Amino acid sequence: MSHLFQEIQTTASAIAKEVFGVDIDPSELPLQETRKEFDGDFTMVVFPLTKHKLGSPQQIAETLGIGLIDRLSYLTAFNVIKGFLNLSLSAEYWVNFVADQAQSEAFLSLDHGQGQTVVVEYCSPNTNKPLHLGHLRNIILGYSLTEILRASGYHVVPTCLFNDRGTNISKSMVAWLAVGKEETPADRGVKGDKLVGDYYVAFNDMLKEQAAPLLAQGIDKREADNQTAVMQAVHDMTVKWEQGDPEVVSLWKKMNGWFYEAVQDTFSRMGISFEKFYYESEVYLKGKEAVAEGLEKGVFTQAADGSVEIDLTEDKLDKKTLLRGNGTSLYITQDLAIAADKYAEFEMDKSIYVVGNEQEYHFQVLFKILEKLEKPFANGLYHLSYGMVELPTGKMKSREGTIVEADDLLDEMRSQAKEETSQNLAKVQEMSTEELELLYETLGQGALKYYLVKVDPRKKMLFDPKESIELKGNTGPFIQYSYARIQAVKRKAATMTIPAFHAALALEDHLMEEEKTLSRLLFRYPAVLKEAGDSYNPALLANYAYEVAKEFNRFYQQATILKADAPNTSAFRLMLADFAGRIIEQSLRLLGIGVPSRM
RNA sequence: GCCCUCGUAGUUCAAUGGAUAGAAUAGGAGUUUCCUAAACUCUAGAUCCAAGUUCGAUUCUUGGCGAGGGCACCA
Repeated sequence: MSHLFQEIQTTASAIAKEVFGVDIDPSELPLQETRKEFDGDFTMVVFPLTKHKLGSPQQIAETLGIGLIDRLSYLTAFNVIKGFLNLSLSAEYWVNFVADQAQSEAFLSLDHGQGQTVVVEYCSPNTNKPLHLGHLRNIILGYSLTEILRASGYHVVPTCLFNDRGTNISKSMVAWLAVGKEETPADRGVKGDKLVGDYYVAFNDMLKEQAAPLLAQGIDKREADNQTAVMQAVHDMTVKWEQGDPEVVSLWKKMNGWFYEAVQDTFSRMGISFEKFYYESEVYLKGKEAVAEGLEKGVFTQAADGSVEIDLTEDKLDKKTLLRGNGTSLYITQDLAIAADKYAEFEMDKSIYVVGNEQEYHFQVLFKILEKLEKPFANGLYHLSYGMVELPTGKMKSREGTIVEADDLLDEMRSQAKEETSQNLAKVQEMSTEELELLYETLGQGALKYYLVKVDPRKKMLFDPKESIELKGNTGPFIQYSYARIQAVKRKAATMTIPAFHAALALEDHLMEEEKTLSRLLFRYPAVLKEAGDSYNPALLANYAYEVAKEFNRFYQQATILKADAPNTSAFRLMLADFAGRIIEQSLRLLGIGVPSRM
């Protein structure tokens, strides 16, 4: 909590001690921003003190109010409504706050991470098909969490796991061999991930066709699929890959190579990068050490057929197999191995997995096992579980062609931004073609990223294409627009002679309501940043950025910045606007959203 | 069957146990000689139901009802 809040709370606590003779912990006196229908800046809620039998809430509040005004010079007035003690800060306090912090770099970040290391794993695609809408939500959350934690003073290591082997990629490989005719991405002029994904779809068509007669005989779906020639080919392919068959491995490298090149493009376009990649193909045989360790510690048990499992029924979870009878690893065994690898390399204090909520159970089991193995990093594990992205038509299903691909969406958002901008050409006519292209991309991504990050991660969300391309209202471009407006004012101001702000010169006696509200909002920034990091919730920062933009526009509408009555007032307002711009820029930057200087 | 999420204006989202539940959008009415109208102002509209805890419950507890996800020697 801020220094200011601490001071008010400890002072109130001291007053309670002197007047009532009771020890009150400052945290028993919560402070919040005063609701706008009442007078004041901050409100102390004194109801919690009623349990000490000191009198009515009203009386307690009066007593504290009188004492606080007396001792803290920046408090100018108070009023009491029921148990709410509303405190008003002097105009000087706010003016000084703005003057002190408007240019401060330190104000933009925190140090409470104390250099602790946090590993964040996110995105984690399969290499057999392009990134889709669900990945986008994942990426935005993972990226912004990384940046928020960095700004909070942590050393963050972003990592990404590629699920690059097994049945899925084998399906694409089988289809490509069957009908691909040696086609490369360049041949068709599409990105590599798209090409690989198309063969994955082609495979499913083949499978469906071959399974149809079997299904007609009344054979169970899973069984029918397994009996098809194409599915047999997939199993053979996977086995050959595991045996290191040169031809299969070479094909696998080729197709995965196409994927990696393409997905790297998408990463670059979105401005994300990772410090470390993990590949399932490199770890899928690992985990044996973890299994051996567990057996040794008596945490796991081995059955007669050689399979290994752990019984977690006492922890309200089920039994879980960790090693097959044939000695091969499972998904969870790999995760045990990767967790150990991460610690070996980074010695992280915290390890965060950004993965959809359908894997919640998996992570409960994983974390419980690591805890039972008494891993040093076991209590720093966190699954940032986010809800599914749904379309108005329902869930995305690749088989039904309702997948929204990331690249397509990025393109669509950009052209929407372009269309919208061209209606306002007057504003941007002096921009070059390159600058305009960059602007469209910035706005398109701003719209998309903000749309995905503004919702509380753990809730499922609806992606309405119509609404997502909207650029008005509670949207990324609205916030970007507010920033651009501020930059325009600054450009204009540079051509005028506005003196530097002088704290010693009196403004008017009071600040305008809009000036004070905006200042108070900017004051909240460090608390929001901290909360967003502590609760792993970037949405808090997104909603905050929107609030700042909204409040700035209100201020902008109401107050004349450049032609105020007094030059010093202009100077103050300019400084305040610039401060708001810096906070908007920083907030959006932490969310992976860029800001245009004009739009 | 068991476990986990979530139910807030027509719709999409907010609200550390605090005051008269905020925004956006869709609807209605306005604002441009003035720093960017992608803006601003006004208007109408909501806590799934029932008990309980509390000075105070959208928030916590229990029970309903409704939606989604999960409980593989799959990933």
